[in-house]
Amino acid sequence: MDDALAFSALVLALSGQLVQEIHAGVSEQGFEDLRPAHGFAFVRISMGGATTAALAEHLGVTKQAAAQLVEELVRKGYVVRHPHPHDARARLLALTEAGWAATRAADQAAKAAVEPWREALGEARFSELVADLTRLTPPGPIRPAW
Amino acid sequence: MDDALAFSALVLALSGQLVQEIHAGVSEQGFEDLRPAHGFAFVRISMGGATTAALAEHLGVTKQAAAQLVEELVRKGYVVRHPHPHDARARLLALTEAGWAATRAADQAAKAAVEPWREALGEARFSELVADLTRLTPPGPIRPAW
DNA sequence: TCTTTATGGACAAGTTACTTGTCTATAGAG
DNA sequence: CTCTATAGACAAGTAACTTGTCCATAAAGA
Repeated sequence: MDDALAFSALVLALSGQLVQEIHAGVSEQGFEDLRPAHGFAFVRISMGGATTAALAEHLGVTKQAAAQLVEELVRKGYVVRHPHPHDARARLLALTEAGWAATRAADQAAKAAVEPWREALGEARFSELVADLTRLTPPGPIRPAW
Repeated sequence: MDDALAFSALVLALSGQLVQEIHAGVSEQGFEDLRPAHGFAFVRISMGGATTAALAEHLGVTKQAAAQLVEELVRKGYVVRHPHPHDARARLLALTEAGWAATRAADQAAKAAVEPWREALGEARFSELVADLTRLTPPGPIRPAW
C-alpha cells in the first residue's frame, strides 16, 4: 500500500464535495446567510444544554470565536440565549423556529447528497460502509476548517 | 434513512481527523512551516506541467490566492518557477528536493494515519472501502477549506 | 497582417473568520 | 472566606483569502 496519500485525497475530496452540496442545498431553500460552519454549531445547539464555551469545545475553536459565531446566529434570528438555570455566568443556547427549519433543510440536503451513493453501492454495501465509518471515527471535536 | 446528516458528519469528522494527523506527522518530520493546504498544492505541482493558473483551478481558489501560495512556497524553498517553453507569459512550477522530501513525509504520515483503519477493518473490508470511495468520488477540484 | 479578445501573472487594497490578550462576574474547592 | 477556575464580553491583531486593476503575451477573426 503505497497510495495512502491517494486514499486520503479520496476521503478529503468526498467530504469537500459533501460540504459543498449540503451548503448549496441549504442556500437554495432560502438560507443564504448560513455558511457550512454554522451547521456544525446547529448540531451541537440542537443537542441541548449548550453554552458558548461548550460550543467552542465542540467546534475546536476558541471561546471568542464561538461567541462571535453565536452573536451572528442570534442577530440573524437562528439562535436565542436563555439565562442558565444553575449558573448566573452562563447562557443556555437554543434554536429558534428558523434555526430548526435550517436544520431540517440541511438534513434534507444531506439526504439528497448521499442518495446517489446509496444507489451506486447498493443497500447492503452502503450499510457496511456506514458501519465501517462508525467504527473508524473516534469521538472528538468536529473541526470545520483546516 | 433519516440520519443522512449524521452520516455526513461521520465522513467530515473522519476527513478532519485525517488532515490533522497527516499535518502533525509532517510537522514532526521537520516541516513545520507547511500547512495542510500546501499538501494539495504539492500534489498538483508534482504531477508536472503546473502553472499558477492551473494550480488555482485545482485548488478551487482565485489566481491571486494561488500566486500568493506559490510565492510562499518559493520563498520557503519548496518550489521553483521555470520559464514556460511555449508561453512567454506563463511560468512552469516544479518541486525542489525539499518539496519532494515534504511530499514523501506526507505520504508516510498518511500511511501511518490510515494503518489503524486497515487493522480495524481487515484487509478485505478495507479494500472494498477503497473501491467504494473510488467509485463515489467524482473528478473535480480539491478544496482545502470551506 | 492587423485588430480584437482571452489568458497568465503582478500589484494593491479590502474582507472575514479566526486568533491572542485582557477584563469582570460568578462558581466551586480548600 | 479566601483562592483559583470558568463563562463570557470587549478590543485589537493576524492570516488566508477576496475583489479590482493593470500589463504583457497569446490566440482568433476580419
